[in-house]
Amino acid sequence: MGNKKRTTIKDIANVLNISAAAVSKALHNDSRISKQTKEDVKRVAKELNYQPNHLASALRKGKSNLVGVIVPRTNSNFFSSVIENMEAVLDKAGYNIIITQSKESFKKECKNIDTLLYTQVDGIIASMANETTDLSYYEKIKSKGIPLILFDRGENDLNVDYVGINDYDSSHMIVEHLVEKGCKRIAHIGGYRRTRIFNNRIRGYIDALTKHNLPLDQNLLTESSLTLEDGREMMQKFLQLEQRPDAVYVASDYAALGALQVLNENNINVPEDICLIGFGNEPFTSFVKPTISTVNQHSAEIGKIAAETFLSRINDENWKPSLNKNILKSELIVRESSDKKN
Amino acid sequence: MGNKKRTTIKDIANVLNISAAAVSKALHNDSRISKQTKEDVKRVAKELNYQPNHLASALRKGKSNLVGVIVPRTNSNFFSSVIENMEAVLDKAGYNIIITQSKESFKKECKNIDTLLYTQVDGIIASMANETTDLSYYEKIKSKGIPLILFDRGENDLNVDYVGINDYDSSHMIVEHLVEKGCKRIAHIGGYRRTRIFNNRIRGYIDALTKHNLPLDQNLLTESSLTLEDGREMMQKFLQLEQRPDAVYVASDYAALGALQVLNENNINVPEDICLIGFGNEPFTSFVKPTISTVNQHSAEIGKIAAETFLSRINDENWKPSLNKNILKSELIVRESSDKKN
DNA sequence: TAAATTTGCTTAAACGATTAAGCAAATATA
DNA sequence: TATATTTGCTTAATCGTTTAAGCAAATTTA
Repeated sequence: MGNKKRTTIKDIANVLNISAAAVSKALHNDSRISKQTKEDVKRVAKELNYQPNHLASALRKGKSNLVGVIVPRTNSNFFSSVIENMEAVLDKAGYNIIITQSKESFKKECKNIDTLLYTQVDGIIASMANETTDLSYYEKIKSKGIPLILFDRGENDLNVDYVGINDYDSSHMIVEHLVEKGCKRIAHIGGYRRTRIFNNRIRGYIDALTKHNLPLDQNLLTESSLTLEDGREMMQKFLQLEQRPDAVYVASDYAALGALQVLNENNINVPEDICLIGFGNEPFTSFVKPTISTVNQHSAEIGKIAAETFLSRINDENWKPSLNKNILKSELIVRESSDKKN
Repeated sequence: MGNKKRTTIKDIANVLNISAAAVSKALHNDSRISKQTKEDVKRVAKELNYQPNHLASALRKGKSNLVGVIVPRTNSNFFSSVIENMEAVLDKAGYNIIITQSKESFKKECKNIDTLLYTQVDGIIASMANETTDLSYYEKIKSKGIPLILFDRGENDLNVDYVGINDYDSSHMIVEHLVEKGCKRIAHIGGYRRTRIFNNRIRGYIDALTKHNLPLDQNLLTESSLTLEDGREMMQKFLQLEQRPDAVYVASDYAALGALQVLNENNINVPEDICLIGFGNEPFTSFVKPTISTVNQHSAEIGKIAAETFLSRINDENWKPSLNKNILKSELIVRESSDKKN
């Protein structure tokens, strides 16, 4: 069809013998443009199949209406659900999102930040990679003056908005539940302490043991990346101990699944011999045999709140970044893997 | 502090008392700029923390170096793996990607296409939503003159590049395997025929039955969205039949998982009583009990090839869209759910 | 030594939209 | 009727970068 050149407001202006400025205003329903002209412009725009050039308007307005999102990975139900709900809120406000994955790599995360800033996003909503301890790249975002909202994997030291659940309390809730079920040797397959949420879960675990007069056995507390493989490995270690645990609290559903596989392979009855609790409420926790008790992290709510926080920041003229934590109450979902009859 | 204004090439030019054009050329290592000036420019650029404005260069060059990606969802291992590998290839060529999800909704897919075109992406790589039958929005992409590459869920009628596996042959492979295992009543939980890949799987299933002299029983052939719930429902129907199947081939791992749950709940031995085969090689197929036989769709390869196809199109001056199918050979992964000893 | 080429820059015009400023005609107000 | 206001546009600058065209000085070639 020879669609070589795309239609611009100038083309519309030429057809109607008016200025490009008038066309622009007509398309934005400026009150100083007559009803007649608006109709004409819109009709011709449709006829010529006019599509506004986002780059031009973004350049001129200094605003791209794009929000960058950084997550460790998208193929986890938690992150994908957060994104889905973020998207719904932002869409209504006229924003589109660019999703990037760090794959838990610090290097990739830095690259993603550069890409997003380069693309002139109006703000960034992120959950940090496991590896990340150097915050200089995140400081770069702050120094641009655009809103930075962290969720799940956050960091107090950045002094920005944060949305997440109360990890410390979640550990208490889990330990309490296990104690009620009569467990006395509760192990914890935790994440790395350098990541705040995992550190908080570990602190909660330790404090809860103390609260319930249970001794802390260092053999029953491990740190790892919490992959399925890590879960397998850690559980194998526990099984080799002279004094096996009677409950294992795993800080991620993926690692919990690995742990469960090992338990099944060794014909250990769950929950009768060992209780198991995961974290995150990934769908597969209710598919497997036995179903895994876990913690609901309110992914939908987190996505919604993160997006709303971004919007309120971008719309506030005098906004200055500051630490502002929005902590949701997590929820223990008791399933077969910890529902021991005592 | 006071990062109110961002550094532009003009600022660098002012510091060095040269023109902005010279700065731009120096930053791009133009051969007509002296070594000395290049060094100066790069030094000052670093000192002033210069970040190029993508919008401006994209506007001027008519090229955004952005590739749009549309997938039904990101929280499936297949799509997330495709994306990851696409990203790796495109990154090396200086392209960044914008991921969008259709959530299997036609309406959302249209919105995504609009968003991507509006953002001036240089091309779109997509896998169509289940719902999509109206191709006009995809025609819109074509009419823009930018490359459109489809993968997995494609459509011949669009006459564009396509990357996927041979679904028809995959069905043959599966039926053959089940026949070898001694199965005589093979059911198929299929997707909707309006989606080409699912239609091909159904055709392959039917033709393979004929080839092996097995009668086609319409009670054993169903169409659905292939969610986990659909899998449960269809399997329940099969179990109510007077003549139950002795094997079920499911066109998606998610639905296969649902089917397996129902089989387990009804204490039916898999594979002894009923063999089960899924499709897609999602990780959970090797977690569950019994592990599910499935088909490897070569997600990594598909992502790589889709990206390379895009690059070759964008770099070919005289490229015109045409139907060009890149079909990979799928691979049957035999696990416990179909490994019957006969 | 004169002419041709190369080097190293500058000038100015784009890319497509937005918007401040301005101006004439139409309408309202006194 | 004279003045003020509103309406409906136009003009021109701008966002930050790229690039075609051009020009003087330096260097090479004949």
